[in-house]
Amino acid sequence: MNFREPWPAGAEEATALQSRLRRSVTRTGPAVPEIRRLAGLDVTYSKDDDRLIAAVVVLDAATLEVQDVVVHEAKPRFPYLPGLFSFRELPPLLAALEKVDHLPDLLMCDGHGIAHPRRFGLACHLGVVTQIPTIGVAKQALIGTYEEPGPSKGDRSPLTDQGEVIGSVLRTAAQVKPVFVSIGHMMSLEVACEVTLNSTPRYRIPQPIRLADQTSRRTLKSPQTYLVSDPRPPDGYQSRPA
DNA sequence: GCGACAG
DNA sequence: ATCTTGTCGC
Repeated sequence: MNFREPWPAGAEEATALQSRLRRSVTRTGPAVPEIRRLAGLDVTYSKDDDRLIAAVVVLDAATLEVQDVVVHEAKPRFPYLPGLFSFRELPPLLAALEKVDHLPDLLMCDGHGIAHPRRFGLACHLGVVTQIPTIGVAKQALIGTYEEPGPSKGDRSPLTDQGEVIGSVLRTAAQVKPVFVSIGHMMSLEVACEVTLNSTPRYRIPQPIRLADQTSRRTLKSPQTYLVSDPRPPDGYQSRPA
């Protein structure tokens, strides 16, 4: 899944592309026991320059044992605009995914899935492009209305927009603010919530995303940790001779 | 027009 | 998102 494809030049093109791609999103997928490998994805940005680091952490869905960690450094190809988030983070995340040895059965994204104005957030885009089931877990709502969920871990309330349930406001731990779970592609909301809870043993943020966040952040500060292992073509090498 | 607005 | 240590409280 290379991504040197044409990329939308602005908001107009990007919005049009979302409206077209949204039609291929499906809302049913694997059951919890069938999800063996779970990946968390995140991107960290530098304040000094225009570098960004994408990280993918693959873990055993049952034990949460880390199986693989990959990072990728790149430059932004699109600005951050609410509702067009995927055009900023998709390219680096796909590049990082290409470095993973064994592809996971589920991708957990730091952002929304269908809980989006056009029902096509980052998790949907990533799922449609990779054809891997995806779910979105966001710390803040983008759209929708909801009631405060109960105080215990597992308590949830529907996130609604235009009379449609677009996600769940889920309490992942007691005494913490809830997170916003929505399906990306090839996934049901019920399974999405269960997997999220199963992968959140202690803190507010699910372990896969939390580890991806830490990995990308630490790599930006100390590149040698993971970036040294990045395969790099020799100087002057032309991967695709002109 | 005003406020809101994933990361 | 990014700038940032310790500290207060469950």
